[in-house]
Amino acid sequence: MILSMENKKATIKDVASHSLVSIKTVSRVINNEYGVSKTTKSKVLKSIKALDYNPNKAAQGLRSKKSFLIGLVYDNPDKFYLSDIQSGVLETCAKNGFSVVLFPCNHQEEDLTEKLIEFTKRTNLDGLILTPPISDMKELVKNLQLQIPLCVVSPGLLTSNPLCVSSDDFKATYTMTCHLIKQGHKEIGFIKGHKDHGATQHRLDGYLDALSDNNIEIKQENITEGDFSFDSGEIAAKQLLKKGASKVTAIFASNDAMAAGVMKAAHKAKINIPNDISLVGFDNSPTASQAWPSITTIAQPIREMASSAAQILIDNISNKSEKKNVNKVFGSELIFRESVKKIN
Amino acid sequence: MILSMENKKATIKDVASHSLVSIKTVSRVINNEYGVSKTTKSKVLKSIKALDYNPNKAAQGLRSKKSFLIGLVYDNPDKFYLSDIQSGVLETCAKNGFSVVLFPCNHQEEDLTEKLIEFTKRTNLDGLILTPPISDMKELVKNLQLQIPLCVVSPGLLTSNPLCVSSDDFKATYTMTCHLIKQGHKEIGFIKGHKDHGATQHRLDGYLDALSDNNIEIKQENITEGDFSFDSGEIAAKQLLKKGASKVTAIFASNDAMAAGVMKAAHKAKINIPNDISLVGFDNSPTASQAWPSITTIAQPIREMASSAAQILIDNISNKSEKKNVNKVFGSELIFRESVKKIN
DNA sequence: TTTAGAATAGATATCGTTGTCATTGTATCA
DNA sequence: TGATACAATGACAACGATATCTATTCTAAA
Repeated sequence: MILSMENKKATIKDVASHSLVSIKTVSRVINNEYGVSKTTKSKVLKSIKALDYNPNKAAQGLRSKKSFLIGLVYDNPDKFYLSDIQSGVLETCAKNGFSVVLFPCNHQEEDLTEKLIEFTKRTNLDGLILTPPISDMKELVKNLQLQIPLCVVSPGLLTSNPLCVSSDDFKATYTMTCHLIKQGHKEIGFIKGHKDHGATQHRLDGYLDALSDNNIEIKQENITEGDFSFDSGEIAAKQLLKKGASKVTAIFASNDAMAAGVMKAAHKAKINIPNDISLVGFDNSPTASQAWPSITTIAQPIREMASSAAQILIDNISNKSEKKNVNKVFGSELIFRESVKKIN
Repeated sequence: MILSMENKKATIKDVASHSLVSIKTVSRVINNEYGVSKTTKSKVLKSIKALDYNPNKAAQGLRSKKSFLIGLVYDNPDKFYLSDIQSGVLETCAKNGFSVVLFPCNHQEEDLTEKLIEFTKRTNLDGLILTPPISDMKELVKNLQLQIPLCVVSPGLLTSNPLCVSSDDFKATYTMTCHLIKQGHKEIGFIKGHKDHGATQHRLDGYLDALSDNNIEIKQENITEGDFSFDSGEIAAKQLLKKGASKVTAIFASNDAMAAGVMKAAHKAKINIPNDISLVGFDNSPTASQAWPSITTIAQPIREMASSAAQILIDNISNKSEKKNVNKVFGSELIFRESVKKIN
C-alpha cells in the first residue's frame, strides 16, 4: 500500500517490507549489531532514509529496559559554571543518543537522598551525574543505593565513588599562591568558599601549603569566611581591608564572584586594584574578564569535565568499558590579567 | 509469591493482583480516569505505595503515543536569562509529569528548521518551546510544520503563533525613557541590542516614542549599535562618550550586560556614574545589582513567563483547554538604583 | 418486581521494538 | 564427500502500559 503513507510515521515494519528483509535484520542495522552483510546493511539504510524512519524510543526503551535518559543533579548558584556543565553533558549525550533530564535541587534539604532515589525511579534513568556541592556530600553519595551507575564531578582527588571526574583545585590554588609570593606578596588575605563545597577545603589547603612551603607565617586573621557569592566577597573584603591598608597586600578570593565583590568593596573604600592591593579569583568566569581591572584567575575545563563525565557514564551503561573504576583528572590553567602587581 | 519481590520493579500487574482488581482498574486510578469507586481507588493507591510502584514511562508512551517530553529551544548568551527560563519550564513540567529535553542551537545556522524538525521527530517530543531569538524568527516559526503544539516566548505582542507568552518590552522602555526625561535628561544615548532579537526593535521603539511624545529631537548620533554583549556595550559607550562629555547626559543600554560594559568604559575614561552620566540597563540581572554603582534597570518575570509557557503547552497537549489561541502578556517593573541622577 | 441506564470492573488486543532461538546458506576441514 | 563451523537471516514471544469492547453490579424509576 503506497496510499497515505506520508501521514503516519514509519515503523521498523515498514522499513523491513520496503527493503525486503525481516524486522530483526533492520533492528540489527539500527543497533550496529554483528551479523549483517554489507549489501543488506546498505539496502536497509537506504530504506531508512527513503521512509524517513526514526526508531521509537519508547518501544526501544520498553523492550531493552533502557530509557536513554541521564539525570544531571545540581545546586550551584554560579550560572556560568552550570551553563558549562550543562552544555558539556548535553553534547556528549546527544552524540550517543541519550537525553538529559535536569534535576535542580537544594543540597541542604533533609530528604535529598530519598528525593534522588524517587526521581531516579520515576524517570527511569539509565545513569546519574552528580555535581558540586551534591557530589561533595560523602554520606549522601555513599547512601545512594541506586541500581544504575553514578558519576560524580569533584573538585578533589579523593572520592569513594567508582566513577569520577575531578579537577585539582589544591594544586591550582597552591601554584597561584606561589605566584603571588613570587610577586613579592607576603601578607595574602584569603576568602573561603561555602562550607558545604569540597572545593572550599581544597583551595584553602592549597593556599596554606604554599605559605608554609615558602616559610610565610599563616595568620588566622588573614583568612575570612565567604560562601562563593558576590555579597559574601564584599563583606569579607571589608573585614580584610578595615585592618588598615598597610596590612594585606593581596587578596585571594576562592572564586571570581567573590573577587568581584572584593572589587566593589575596594571601589567604595577608594582602594585601587592593583596599585594598593592585588587580587586573584578562581573559575575564569566572564565576571573576571569583564571587571575593571580584569581579574587574574584560574581556568578549569568545566565543559570538558562534564562531557567526560557523561561519556564515562554512557560507556559504563553500555558496558563498552570493562573498567569498574574510572577517575579522570583534569588540570587547571592560571590566567594572568591586570589585578596583580609586583611589589618589593 | 512474596519471595524476592524486592529485587524487581513492580509492574501494573503486581499492583492489580496485590489489590485484587484488574490491571485496567489500576490504570484508571493512575490516570485519574472516571469510573472507579472511592473504596477501590484507595485500595489501589495503598497497593501502589506498598509495592513502591512507578508506572513505566516507556510503556505508557508506547501505548498512548505520548513521550511526556517537551523540547526547550534556545540560543541566548545570557546565562542568567537562560537559567530563569530553564527553571520556570522545569518546575511546571515536573509538576505535570513531563520531562524537559534541552536543545541549544545557533540561530544563524542555515538548516535550523530541518534540524528542529529532525530533533522533534527523533526525540518524539509532545511539545516544543521556542525562546528568543529563535522565537523572533518569523519565517522559521511559520515554516516549522510540526505535528505537535508549539509555544513561543516573545518580547513583543505581535506573533502569528497560536500559543504565545510575551512581555511588553516596548512599554517598559517607553516608561523608563520617560523617567529619564523627568529627571531632566534630554540628550539620551541609546545602545541597541542584537539585530536578530525582536526585543531590539521593541526596545528601540519605546525609546524613540518616549522622545517624540516629550518633544525631544531624535538624533541618530545618539543611537549606537550593540549586540547584547558586554564587549559591545563597552565599544558603543566609547563611541557615545568620545563626542565630549558635554553631549550625552544619560545612556540607555538595551540590556544589563551592555550597561556593565558602559560602566567599564566610563571607569577607564574617568567618567563618573551617575555624576557625569546616568545609566540604565534592562533585565535586572545580577550584573546590574552587583555593579558599583548599582544600575537602574527593568525587571521582567522571566521565570514566570517560562513557567506559563510550559503550562499552556501542557494544557494544549492534554486538551484540558479547548482554547486554540493563547497569548499571555506579562508586565515589567522598573528597578530604581544608584546609576541615575537628576539634573537640571 | 422489572428494567433502563449508569457505574464499575475485567479480558484481550495492541503499541514498536529487541531477545531468544531456529533456520538457511556457504566455506572449510578431515 | 560428509561433517562441521560460522555468518547471515528470520519467526515469534515479550517488554508494561493503555484502548476497546464486553460483562457485571448497582441504583432509581416504572
